[in-house]
Amino acid sequence: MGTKQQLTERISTLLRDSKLSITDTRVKILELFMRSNGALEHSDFEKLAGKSFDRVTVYRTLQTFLEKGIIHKIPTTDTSVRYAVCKSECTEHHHHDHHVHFKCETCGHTTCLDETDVPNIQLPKGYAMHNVEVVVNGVCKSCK
Amino acid sequence: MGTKQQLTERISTLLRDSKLSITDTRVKILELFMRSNGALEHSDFEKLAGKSFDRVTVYRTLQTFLEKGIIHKIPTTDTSVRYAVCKSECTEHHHHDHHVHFKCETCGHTTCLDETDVPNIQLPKGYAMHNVEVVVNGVCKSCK
DNA sequence: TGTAATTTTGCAACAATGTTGCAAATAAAA
DNA sequence: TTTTATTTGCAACATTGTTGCAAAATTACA
Repeated sequence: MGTKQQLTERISTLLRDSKLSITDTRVKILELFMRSNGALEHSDFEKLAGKSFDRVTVYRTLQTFLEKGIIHKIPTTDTSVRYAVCKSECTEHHHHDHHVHFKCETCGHTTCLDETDVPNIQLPKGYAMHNVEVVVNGVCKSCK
Repeated sequence: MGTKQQLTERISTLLRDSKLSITDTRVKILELFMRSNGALEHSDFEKLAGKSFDRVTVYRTLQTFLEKGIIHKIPTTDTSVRYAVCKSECTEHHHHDHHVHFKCETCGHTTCLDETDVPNIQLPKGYAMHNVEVVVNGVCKSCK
């Protein structure tokens, strides 16, 4: 998985490529994303990581990452908003978010199933499709 | 579509079948659902319907309807929570929510595509599937 | 490397949304 | 009609998200 230094380097490159300043907050939030291998919600950032972040900064950082195509949102049925890092195909103005999200009902964790394709859906006449979001609820590997 | 009286009768039956008292608030909220033919969110109930409902009552009413299987939630990528009436296959402890939801990016309206089946999804080994939620974003018939 | 221009951060204050306890009002049961 | 059980509305509070602005950090440039 690489050393801590390699991770930091990878993050710096990502920020530079997105034309964003490299700041402590951005680096630490991206570290959390890269390490978690799943979806994070807002409250996770205030708890985790020893240092506690200012709420406003977290909101603005996530907003910025969204706009730059670094992260994407995952649909939920409650008021929480979940985010996960995008794969390489995502760019500033186009999210290629064609994978399936899995939410475990036992541990509550949401993961991106990158290998699982979103199947084709036949819409009724007159509807134009831009984007499909799929969330599967169930029990994950670790919880069985 | 039936008269107003027929609608009221249908609603009363639904409430009685769910073992719920028939109250003004519940009847009026169900009327809104039946008439809207789409998803409603919390703020819709305070605006609509001439009479304005108490916020707390709306929250509790929606919660009750959810528990009785009268309505279901629709996943969103923001903090709003959207609800729609269930079809007949839904019961108190089992939601047969196997249809596709369509969200129009132009008018913002969310509809249930009852005729559009959720396709089968092949999960990686070790994952157990309970329920699949699909939201298609695009442009609806009326907005084209 | 040091300085100026730009961007980001954190605080304060506010707005919106969701929750809880309890007494009054309403609906159902007897 | 009266009693019992449920539901409602208010008040107070908790949580979550937003905006303006000055201080701090980062970047650009000499």
